[in-house]
Amino acid sequence: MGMIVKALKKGQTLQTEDGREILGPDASKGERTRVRILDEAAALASENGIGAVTLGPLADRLGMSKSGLFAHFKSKESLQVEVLVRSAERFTEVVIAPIRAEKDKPKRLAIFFRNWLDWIEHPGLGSGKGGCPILAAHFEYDDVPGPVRDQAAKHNGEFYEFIRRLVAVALPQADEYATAAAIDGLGLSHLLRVRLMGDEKARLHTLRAFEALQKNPPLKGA
Amino acid sequence: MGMIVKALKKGQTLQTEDGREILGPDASKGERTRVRILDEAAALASENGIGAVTLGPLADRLGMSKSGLFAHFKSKESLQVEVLVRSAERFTEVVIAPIRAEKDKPKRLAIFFRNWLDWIEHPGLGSGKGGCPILAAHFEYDDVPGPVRDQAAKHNGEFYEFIRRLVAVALPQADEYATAAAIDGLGLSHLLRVRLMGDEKARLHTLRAFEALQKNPPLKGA
DNA sequence: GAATAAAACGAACGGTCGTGCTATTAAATG
DNA sequence: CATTTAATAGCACGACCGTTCGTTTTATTC
Repeated sequence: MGMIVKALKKGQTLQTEDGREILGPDASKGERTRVRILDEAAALASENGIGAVTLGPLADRLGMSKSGLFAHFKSKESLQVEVLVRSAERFTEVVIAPIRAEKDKPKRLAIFFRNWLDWIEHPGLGSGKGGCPILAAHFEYDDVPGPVRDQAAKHNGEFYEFIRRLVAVALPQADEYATAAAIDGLGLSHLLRVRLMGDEKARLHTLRAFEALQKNPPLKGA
Repeated sequence: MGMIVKALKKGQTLQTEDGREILGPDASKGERTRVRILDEAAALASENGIGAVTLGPLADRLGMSKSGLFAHFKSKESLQVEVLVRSAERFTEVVIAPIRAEKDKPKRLAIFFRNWLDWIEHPGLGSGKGGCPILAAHFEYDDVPGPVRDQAAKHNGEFYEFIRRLVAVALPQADEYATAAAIDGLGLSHLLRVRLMGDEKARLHTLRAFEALQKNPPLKGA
């Protein structure tokens, strides 16, 4: 999920390499505004989808002019891409980073999964009051070629890889690919049950399925 | 392009690929056109999402005027809702109906799952060359209130129910809710792996996870 | 085939979209 | 402070959006 944000003129410092966003009080006003825009755009995207991140309404929410906002990005498309990047940073911070505290590998997997369910369920944990912008983008742009799709695909690939490695060390006997797919799927399905259907028992069922998966994962060389 | 049904003259019938849905020779021209619009709109939706079903381009594809097209629906929103309804019909025809031929319940579940994966993988099995419009709508509209969301939620609810019942008779010892969620998730995850990441081994991994799930599902009263 | 109803069209509307420009204001620098 | 540079605003553009309306073409009915 680490991605270097370029596109600055002189030797500026807005960087996001090690998950640590360096944006001190010494940052220029432009850089601060830029992040403010990105966060608000992520909130908007979370409610209505990346495709609905349009300049006018976004500028209104920020209390600034459309053109003043636009001057920060070379196109709307690049704004959308950067929203995804920023959302991924948030995701890493909230869901992934905290699990490092747990040293026991199987427990670490379980903690990750619960964190992820929290992220999915809880509006505002990430950004807006809607769902995860990146997940929405995955399905919104899965067949629409372009930079947004590419960025979404990149994140999805990295996320899947992340789960796979977690599984590999937590459940050594398991087919890590199949198991990762199953875990990924549980999250996706959970999102629909919670956000689309408002199923109160969603978490109960999802966790049951997860526990069964932990106990009896697809095995290697089956 | 190849999917576009040419203009029909009086007395011709309009039917889907396997000749199930018959719009008889006595159907008025308006009704026939209406279906033609819906099918083309579904194709468009499958490529770019329901939100991208706009009147101008849709009219172009159909070789008719925007206003002539619009006259068939009271609003764009209602057009979108009807696209979902029609797509659901297609889904039932292609994925669900054929499984009734298999009487053995566990086998029936397996056949359904494979049919579903086919539907997810295969562009054009349903409508356009993109992915399933309904699934896309689920994530596109999960936080956008309105008729489109309501329709999508309805379909998702029915689909989940369908899987649950299938599980209940195929795997009586299983927690049908948790198992249904897991199966649903496998399909969703599969879609991303295939359509977004182009993972060649996606089907292999998904099927492995499914078989493990069949063998060791989450159990009742766990 | 004439009469009537249905369907499709063309043009136009008010709106919003993304994106250039130029001017103005605020910040950074010496 | 004065000067330079970055940030924002204002305005206008062309394109496209959904929608309406009056007209014309095509189906259907007598």
